[in-house]
Formats: sequence, C-alpha cells, structure tokens
Amino acid sequence: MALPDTRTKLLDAAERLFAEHGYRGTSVRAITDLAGANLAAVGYHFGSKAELLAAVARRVTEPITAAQSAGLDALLARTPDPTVAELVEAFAGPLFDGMPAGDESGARTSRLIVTILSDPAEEARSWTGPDEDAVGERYLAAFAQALPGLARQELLFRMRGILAVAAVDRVEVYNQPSPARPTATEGEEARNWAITFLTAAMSAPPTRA
Amino acid sequence: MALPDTRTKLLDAAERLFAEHGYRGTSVRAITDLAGANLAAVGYHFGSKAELLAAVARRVTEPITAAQSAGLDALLARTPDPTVAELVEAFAGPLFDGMPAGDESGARTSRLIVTILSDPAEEARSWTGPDEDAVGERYLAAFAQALPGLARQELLFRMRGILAVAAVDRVEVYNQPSPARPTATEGEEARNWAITFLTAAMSAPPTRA
DNA sequence: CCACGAGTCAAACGTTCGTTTCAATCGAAC
DNA sequence: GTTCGATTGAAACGAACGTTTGACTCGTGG
Repeated sequence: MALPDTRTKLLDAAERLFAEHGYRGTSVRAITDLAGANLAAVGYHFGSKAELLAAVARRVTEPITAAQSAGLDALLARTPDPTVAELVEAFAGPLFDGMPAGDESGARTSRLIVTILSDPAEEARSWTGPDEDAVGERYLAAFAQALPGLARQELLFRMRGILAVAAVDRVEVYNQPSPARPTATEGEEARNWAITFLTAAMSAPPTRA
Repeated sequence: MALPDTRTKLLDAAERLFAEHGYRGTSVRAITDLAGANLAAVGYHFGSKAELLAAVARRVTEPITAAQSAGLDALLARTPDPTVAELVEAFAGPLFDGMPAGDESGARTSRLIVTILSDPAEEARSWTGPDEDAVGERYLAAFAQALPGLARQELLFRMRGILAVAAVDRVEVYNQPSPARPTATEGEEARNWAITFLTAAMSAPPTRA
C-alpha cells in the first residue's frame, strides 16, 4: 500500500477522469496514461472499461453508504424518535463529508456522483447496489415516522430532492476555474447551508391534494 | 411549417437523442437517421455537432426563460413585495410546465436540461446566455427582498437548489421503463410536491455562522 | 537451475466517429 | 429554356475508440 499497485493507480486515475469528463468522455488510453500504466492493464485487471466504472463507483459510494448507515445507528441508539433535522444531518452529511474542500478530491467525488447518477451511458445506469437500497429504506422508514401524515410517494420525492441538492450543487463549483474553487471554510459553509435548506424542505407539511 | 423542413427535423431528432443518450452518446448518424436526412445535413445546416447542440439548447431553454420572466413581471405588477411562495411558484413552475407528463416530450425536456447542465462534455458547458443570466439576476433581487437577512452567497446556493431539484428529479423517472412513467396527474402531483418542498426550503431562516 | 504464473509491454485489430468532398437535384428567376 | 443558388446525395477521409493478441519480464517455488 505504500507503493500503490497498478490496479489502485487505475482506480485513482479513472475516478478522477470519469469525474471530470464523464464516462464516455474518458478514454481508456487517458486513464492508463494518467496512471502510468499500459493500455492493456484495464482489460487485464477489470475486464473492460464498463467494469472499471463499476469498480470506481463501488469504491466511492461504499464509505458514504457506510457513514449514512452508522449515522442512523448512532441516532437510533440515542433516541427512538429522531427529529427531521437529525435525520437530514445523518443522511445528507456524509454526502458532503466525502469532500474535504480545498482538496480537489472533494469536488471530484461529488462530481463523480452526479456524473454517474445522470450519465446517459447505459453502463452507468443502475449503479446502486443492495447496500444503498437498504440504507435508503431504513431512512425512508425513519423519515416516515418523523413526518406522520406524509404520503410515501411524496416522501420518496423529497428524499430524491436531498440527493439532487447534495449532488448537483457542486457541479458548477467544479466547473469553475481553479482560483474560484471553494476554500475549506467555504466547503463547510456549503454543507451547513445544505443542511438548513434541506431540513426546512423535509419539514414542510404535506402537499394538499 | 406544415411540412417541417430538414433543419427543424434535425433539431427535433437531436433534442430527443441528446436527452436520451447525452451529447457524447449520440452520433450524428443517429440524428440524421431519425430525422430522415442525409448525414451531411448537420454540417450544412449547423456547421458541426457542437453547434447543433447549442441550437437545441437555445430552443429548449428560451420558452422556459421567457415564462419565468413573464411570471415575475405579472407578480410585480400585482404587488411590490411578492412572498417567497409566489416567487418559487413563478421561478420553479416553468421548469415543470415544459413537461406535459404522459406525453414523452415532458420527460425529454427535463432530461435534456439535466443532461446539458451536467454533461461533462466541454461543448455542453456554459450554455446559459445573457437571457438566462438576466432572469436569474432579477429573481435573485426579488428573493433577496423577500428574505432579508439572508447572505447573497447563501441565497445563490438556495437558487441552485431549486434548479437541482427541478432538473434531477425527473432523471430517474425518465430512466424507468415505459409502464412506470408518470401519468398526467402524477406529473401535476410532482410539480406540487416540488413547490411545497422548495418553498419551505427557500423560506428557511439564514444559517447561523 | 529451471519452470511457472502473474503482470506488463508494444502492436495491431476492427469499428465507429465527426467532418469533408463533390456531384446530383430541384425550384425559381430571367 | 437556361442559369443559378440552395439543398441533398453517396462516398470517402483521417482520427480515435475499446479490445485483443502474443511475446517478454521477473519474482517465486520446486
């Protein structure tokens, strides 16, 4: 691990390039060049470009999903009835925490999320695994308990809204030229703004039919 | 206009295919095939694939921007101090109205918006023109008046949140297989949910520093 | 000392891409 | 009836793509 092996270097390079230029906009040659590896290394270690994307997506989303799950565990251990604000913090927080702003890796991570989430390439679709689904279901139940009277469909809509804000927000930030990038404190600020924004949104009374 | 000319047929085909498969995932050949035109027609009428995308983006965003602008005009004509709810309705409403759900064109439009908004292709960047910027500035001022005490930066963050929810929401809907697509009443429902969600979010008190 | 398997390498494969070329076509103006 | 500009047609261009191949390197176990 001191010296990253070729497989890890490929994952790093692919993560960065997929985040910057999308799946289709990134060539295998660009990945292997950045990784300092041979062109055939992708085929050897991952089988194909699409499987490399899947591996990258797994590596990026796993810690976020784990943090969301652990956050809900900690919350429920403290109280059986978490507030909406607490749930939003636990659910949306990790979506921003993967991003130590100031470091490029943060914006890269979020950029990758939205890229994968919205990439029209067939290979990028249905990237969520059973883990993501399970965590989503748990939060869905917790939010339903904290928001009685809200129809399941509308609740689903609102949880998608959380993902939308968390993911898309950083796109334009990332696209800005380097000097305009957010500093570390600005990144923290954005996180707090998002929590405020989303807590209020989630707490809204049900829409009258 | 009864018989659409080649140029219009190319715009229609490109809009649909860009929305479904993204800029890079759509070949010029696929566009001309769907339009029933010759391969060289894109080069002749638009110069290049990138300029065709710009023309499509312009055609899609223009009516939305116009509706947002007219909505703000109507609002300000009625009262000098619109509420946050009224502003959200006027700003976010047109983002959903371009989408007569049940018809495919709606989902296509929103899909195209998020595709263009988040497409990592350089050609798809900086697609906003002076019109979009001007409307955004006017709403920014109106929201600032309705939300005194909110820092400009946080207000900008929240307005990006509106775009995020309006655009991303429909991505997963569109990706679902046909039978699961929303019906017309479901589309109306989503619009109302979004207004509720976003009005509450925009009305949140400023984040404490 | 040798044999073996994992990993790397340069090279080439066939395909698809955006664009360009130039001849053919067509309707309207003269 | 002919000329002319606008448009369309078939074909080809070079470049870039993902993938595959087969030889080579090298540390390790027999």
